[in-house]
Amino acid sequence: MNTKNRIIEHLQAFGVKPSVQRIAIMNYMMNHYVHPTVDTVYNGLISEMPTLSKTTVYNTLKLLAQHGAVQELYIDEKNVRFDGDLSQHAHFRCKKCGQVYDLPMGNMDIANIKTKTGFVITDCQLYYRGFCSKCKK
Amino acid sequence: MNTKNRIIEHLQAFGVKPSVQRIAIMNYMMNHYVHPTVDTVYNGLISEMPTLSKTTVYNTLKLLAQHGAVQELYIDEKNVRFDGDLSQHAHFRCKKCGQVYDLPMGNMDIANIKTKTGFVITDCQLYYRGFCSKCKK
DNA sequence: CTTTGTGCAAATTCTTTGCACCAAA
DNA sequence: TTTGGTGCAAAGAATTTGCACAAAG
Repeated sequence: MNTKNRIIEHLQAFGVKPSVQRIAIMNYMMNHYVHPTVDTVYNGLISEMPTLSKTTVYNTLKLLAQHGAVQELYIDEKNVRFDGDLSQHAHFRCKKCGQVYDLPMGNMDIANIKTKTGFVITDCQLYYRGFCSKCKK
Repeated sequence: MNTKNRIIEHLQAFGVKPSVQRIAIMNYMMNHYVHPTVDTVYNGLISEMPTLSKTTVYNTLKLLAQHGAVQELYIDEKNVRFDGDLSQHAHFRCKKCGQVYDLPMGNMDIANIKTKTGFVITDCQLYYRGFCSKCKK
């Protein structure tokens, strides 16, 4: 199966050893660019992998994030969300329905986003993460 | 006391009715631009207000955020942080020591931030929140 | 064999809720 | 006196941990 090998190569490119579960989860993430939570991934896979445990989903997504194979989003105060789309883009979360949309990261200002998407933006936060000068060593 | 009246006016400007606890918490937020968590605020005030409860700190910070008097930061997966600085700026969180720093929001690119601050940036996320076209009505 | 991954259940942590009491208009 | 705020204790929800078993090389 070609898909499987592609996923395995992808995992290895990020230094993650493949396993049945890791392949399934990575595959899910590459086919569901909808910023799923741990629960969503778990529920999406449980029917085809009835022995899968939520702990493994937690472990695996964290591992993938640590290796840069997926991105962790903290846009939502309740659940961490994960994004398999590694290209540079921004996120928009509707405060009513909770849906998270992708937006281009570029130089679009808020008025511009409003015009193009019809979204009303009430706040904007830009986060950088990494190592500060004391800790980077 | 002049400070107290200034805080009361500030709260009222955002449509928040003042109370002893709300004034103390808002005052704390205006004097601690260090992105405190609920616990930090609670611990910072408990000695001078021994009857304060953590529930009140939760309630009040959420209320202040809803009225725009403080900003909620989700930079950290563990705790919500709050920022009394309403000016437009970005945040940087060190993945090792956990400290959250302010950064100018402007057109500074990552190489530029590295040069000026000595920080190593491993990821960047831009979040917008508001109401999507379906929900805004 | 030996190492690493998985999965269950229990534990932990952050946050919210229900409800009685208190305070202010 | 009525409305809204506070605070305690309990509940709830997301995530982590400990540990035994399974899988893979």
